[in-house]
Amino acid sequence: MTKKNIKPTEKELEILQVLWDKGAVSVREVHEAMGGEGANGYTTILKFMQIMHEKGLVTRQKNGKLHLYKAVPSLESTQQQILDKMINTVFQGSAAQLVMSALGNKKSSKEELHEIKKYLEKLEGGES
Amino acid sequence: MTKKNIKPTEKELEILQVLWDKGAVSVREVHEAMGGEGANGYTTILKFMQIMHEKGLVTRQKNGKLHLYKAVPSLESTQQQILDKMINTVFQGSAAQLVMSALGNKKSSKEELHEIKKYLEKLEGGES
DNA sequence: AACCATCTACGAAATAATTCGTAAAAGACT
DNA sequence: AGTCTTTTACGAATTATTTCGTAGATGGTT
Repeated sequence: MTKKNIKPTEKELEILQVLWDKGAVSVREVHEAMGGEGANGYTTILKFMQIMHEKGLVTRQKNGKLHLYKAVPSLESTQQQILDKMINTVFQGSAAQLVMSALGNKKSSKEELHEIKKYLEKLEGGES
Repeated sequence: MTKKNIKPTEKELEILQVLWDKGAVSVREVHEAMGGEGANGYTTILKFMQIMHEKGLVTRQKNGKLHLYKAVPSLESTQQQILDKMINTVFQGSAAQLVMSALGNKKSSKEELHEIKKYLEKLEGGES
């Protein structure tokens, strides 16, 4: 129970996105990456990152006058967490249901489909 | 653009769940289905359903003294909507990525995996 | 018709999430 | 040291979401 499953809010997820993508970055970089002043005020992003720091969603380290932030939860674990919740709340607990909906809708490329098929075979394999 | 993409909140989704499952139901039925008074006050659910009615998320019809509510958006369209958003915000726009994560994590049954594979083949089919 | 149980309407409080202004601190640069 | 620019800290307003109390309406029962 030591591990809290802190659920990032919508906006926090956007920020985590940038951190996962870029690694250790300053508030300014995140701000820019999210569309600059047109999209969000600089201090808005700053504030979020401070809150996320309090929540333990990011760590930070001083570098000269600024802070460099890093995401704490991994992209994978977060994907998993959100997926699980989604499967339970909108797909009646069936991952297969979700998978087929995802495939049906988005026209994935030939390559992607093939890749998925191979992946499936790998999953099935092991016993036949 | 005539179609507003009204995004249900967390709680609204819970309620929609019940409506999708049961069809046309009273506030009381929804309330019970969601765990009765222990989970939410009756008027809380009532209020939500009134709000959802204003938002156009549900329709309702008088039946004696009470109202029977029905979901407006379909389960499928809502799944799709949430899925799309998720793919874009946490899976870098790759449905394939999401699919594989979903499969990897949840141990789906042999049958499910097979069903998915068949589905994939159907998608690929048409040309080979 | 008076009573009772239930349902709806309404308003508003409580909580959570988002946004940003203002001011102080930190270096960089004369 | 004094000025400039950039960064941080803080507080607070705004907006969205969730919660529920109270009052009045509705229909069934005696």
